[in-house]
Amino acid sequence: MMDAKKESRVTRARERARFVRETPDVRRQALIDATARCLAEKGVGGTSVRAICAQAGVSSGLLTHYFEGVNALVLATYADVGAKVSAALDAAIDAAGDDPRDRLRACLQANFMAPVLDPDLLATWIAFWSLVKSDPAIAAIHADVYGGSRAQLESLLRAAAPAMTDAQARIAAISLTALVDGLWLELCLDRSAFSPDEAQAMVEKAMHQALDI
Amino acid sequence: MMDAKKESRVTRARERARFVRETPDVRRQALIDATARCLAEKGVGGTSVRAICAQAGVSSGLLTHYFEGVNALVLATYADVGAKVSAALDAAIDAAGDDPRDRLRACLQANFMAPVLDPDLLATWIAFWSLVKSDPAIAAIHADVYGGSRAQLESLLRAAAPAMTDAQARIAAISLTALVDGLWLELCLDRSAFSPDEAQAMVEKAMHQALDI
DNA sequence: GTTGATGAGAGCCATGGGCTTCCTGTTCCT
DNA sequence: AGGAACAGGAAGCCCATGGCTCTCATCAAC
Repeated sequence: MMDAKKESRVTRARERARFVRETPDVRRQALIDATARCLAEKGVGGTSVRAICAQAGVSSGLLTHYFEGVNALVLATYADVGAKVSAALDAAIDAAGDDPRDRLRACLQANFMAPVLDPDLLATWIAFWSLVKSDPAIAAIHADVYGGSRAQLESLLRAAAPAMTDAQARIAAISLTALVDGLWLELCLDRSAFSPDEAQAMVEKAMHQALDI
Repeated sequence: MMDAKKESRVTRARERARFVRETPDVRRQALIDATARCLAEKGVGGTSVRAICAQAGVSSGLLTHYFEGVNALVLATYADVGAKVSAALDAAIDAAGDDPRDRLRACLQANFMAPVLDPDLLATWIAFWSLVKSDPAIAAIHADVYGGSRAQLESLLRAAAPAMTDAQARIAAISLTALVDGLWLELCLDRSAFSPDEAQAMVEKAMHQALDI
């Protein structure tokens, strides 16, 4: 910084930083990851265009280049994080073998293990929830995601308890989802009230009660 | 407004708006109410000093005069809204009579009736949650409020099921709280997935299962 | 080599929060 | 009762930060 500016070019010569040209997918993913990190570290209020771009190591003009704006980026981040959670649950289900009860249990319990039980994820969720009220497009996506995960839970329940009616499976899925969400939320906010193991035990018990109609 | 400006005073005469001097309590409450309305209408991002003060009908300097800053005001708003919810639950318990089961049921069901089941309340909660990560004082208050409501639920459970051990009451209270919170959250975000009546039915069933150890 | 897309970086305008200045009710003292 | 001192309140200023745009360098592909 001392006298390096002497190296200026002919015309008017501001030194332009070198850069590498990445594919759009890589850039978008980098911005999404940076957004998730920003939300986790600095909260919703501290997540600005400049903060995100600094975190991603790119200049602040790039965000607008790849996304409509900050809200669109938060939306993309939510979709990305949601997909990762969904993938983690699917992996847990697959690893559980063939017994329908084991699969259902695995799906529920995975919510209280890494990488799903992560306070940093809550920051992304909170940022997203805060947009639901004001943006109908966001609300639609939320309804879609919620409906999808509930449908998955319903099918696991039907497999584990074939005697269950559609209506019963729907109510049981809603109820189990709410229990899991409530426990997950509180655990992310404050680990001192109860432990992930206790949460798993509660969900396990609720699962049994739901299956033994 | 047409020519009223002619009424200017002698010195340099900028028309200064008249004002009424309110007691500190009234002012603080007005600012708190304005904050809750701002959060509900415009979300966390749209809740600024100017927006709050405009909503309260006071000039923007007053916020700093009565609170340390916006965060402190959000905190006060959370405390205020929390107190209102708590009062509503207490009122429901009192109105339920003497039977311990009725009192427990009333406490749980009141979460899905006005004024507790109000999407506008969620905005305040979300704003508060978004501060928990970054501010230890906020986190402490959250832990306190959560602990208090759980303790109340525990005592209602103990009254309704004297055979229950301390450990069982604790787990049951955590579990019921999580179920209620999860259902309440989803209902506030999107009323289309299920109805408040269904939520009440789910909680009622969970209550019976918790009591019949 | 030429060209067009990609990216850096500065700048624009609006808004944010905090603070100062000055004014106006109110209170309390003589 | 009269008025001076004080506390409450309005306006508006200051600077930082916000999102977004514009210009132009740089790189990759033809």
